[in-house]
Amino acid sequence: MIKINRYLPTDKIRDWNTQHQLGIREIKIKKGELILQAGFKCQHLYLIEKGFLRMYYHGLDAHEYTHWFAEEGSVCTSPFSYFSGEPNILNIEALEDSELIALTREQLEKVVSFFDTDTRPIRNVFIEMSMIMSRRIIHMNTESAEQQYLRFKQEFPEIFARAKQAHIASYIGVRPQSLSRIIHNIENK
Amino acid sequence: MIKINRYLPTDKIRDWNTQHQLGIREIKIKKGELILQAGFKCQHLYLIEKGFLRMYYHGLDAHEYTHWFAEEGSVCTSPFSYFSGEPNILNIEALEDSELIALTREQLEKVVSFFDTDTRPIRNVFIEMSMIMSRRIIHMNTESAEQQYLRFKQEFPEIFARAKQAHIASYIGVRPQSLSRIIHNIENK
DNA sequence: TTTGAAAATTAACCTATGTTAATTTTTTAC
DNA sequence: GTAAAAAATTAACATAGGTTAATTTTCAAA
Repeated sequence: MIKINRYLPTDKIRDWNTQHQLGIREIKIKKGELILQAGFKCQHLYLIEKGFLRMYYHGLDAHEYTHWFAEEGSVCTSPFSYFSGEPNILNIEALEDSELIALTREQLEKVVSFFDTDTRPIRNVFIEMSMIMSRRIIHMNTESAEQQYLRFKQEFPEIFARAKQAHIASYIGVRPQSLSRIIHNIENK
Repeated sequence: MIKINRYLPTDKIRDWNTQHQLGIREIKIKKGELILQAGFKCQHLYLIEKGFLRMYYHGLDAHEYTHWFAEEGSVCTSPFSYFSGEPNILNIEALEDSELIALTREQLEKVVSFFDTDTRPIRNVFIEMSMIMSRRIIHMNTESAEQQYLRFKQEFPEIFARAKQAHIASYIGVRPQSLSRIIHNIENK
């Protein structure tokens, strides 16, 4: 949900990688496969060329929570782990067959300094992340599950259409049954 | 709660500002005063030299929610507004008499390029913001109010000691009465 | 040191979401 | 096209936190 293709053009990265032998890998994964597992370090930041990913984790309550969705043109990583080197708590799963460019931190630095020496673009990615997350925290506190559901639908119509209802429920932070009831209530108003 | 003094040393900024006439302002505010009001653009990023600030907003439900606390050595701004130029929804209030260095975006750019040409440090600030917020979203979803309260106490003992209980409640996202009840329950276990 | 204001506590009742479990609908694989 | 698996729905009951309002405690100003 964080668009990055504005900042880092994947086609140029690919060309430039071939020319300079940087070892940046392109990855294809099948629907249902994990590219990151909780407990391991997150070594890559992924640029999504094609496909649809979901980041989720298991709460203390053992339930599954969707942290974020990421579609074409977005960036996807476990920010905490990728930048700190600590083991990560997120799982990243492909909801559809997907094609990704995987950047290690070193490669990211190179890409960044190659494409824009003053690193303004890459900084923008993090600014955007901060902004989006800041906003999400506000909504989580302020809004009922119903309001969050309706806003999600309006704000991310493509993801809404693409994702399973249970995944949207776990993004909002309620059980699938509850979201089902909420939708039922909305319809009978 | 986002430590920035590691990245931007305020004493050096002050010296350098005096020498080069950059017009970076130092601000003193009294307890209870606002340095940012909802509805206006957030023009500054504040480096807190001394004091204690609180960022809060009014939800759709008209209640007040604490978005963040910021103590000495931290950075404080309304990220969304500061970087996008959009009007801001946060209020920033001084919980104690405070001393701040106020940086406009231009000044921030200058400071950043002066102190570290490849802007790695300033990038770190946003990386850190993203990490912290990502983590907070996870906790908000996963944990009960009681668990959030206990973790807050453990994780931010100085802020816990310094902040009013009602403010902590509004950070966790519950009413003051509820937090009071929660604390009561913890004690009678 | 007193006194008024602010903050915290307590209690009774309400509501949204959780839990469990059974049922129906949709999707997937053969 | 059918069977099995996955997803969504529904319902009954449980519970955490919200609401309102009264009471007590703490704090700050005179």
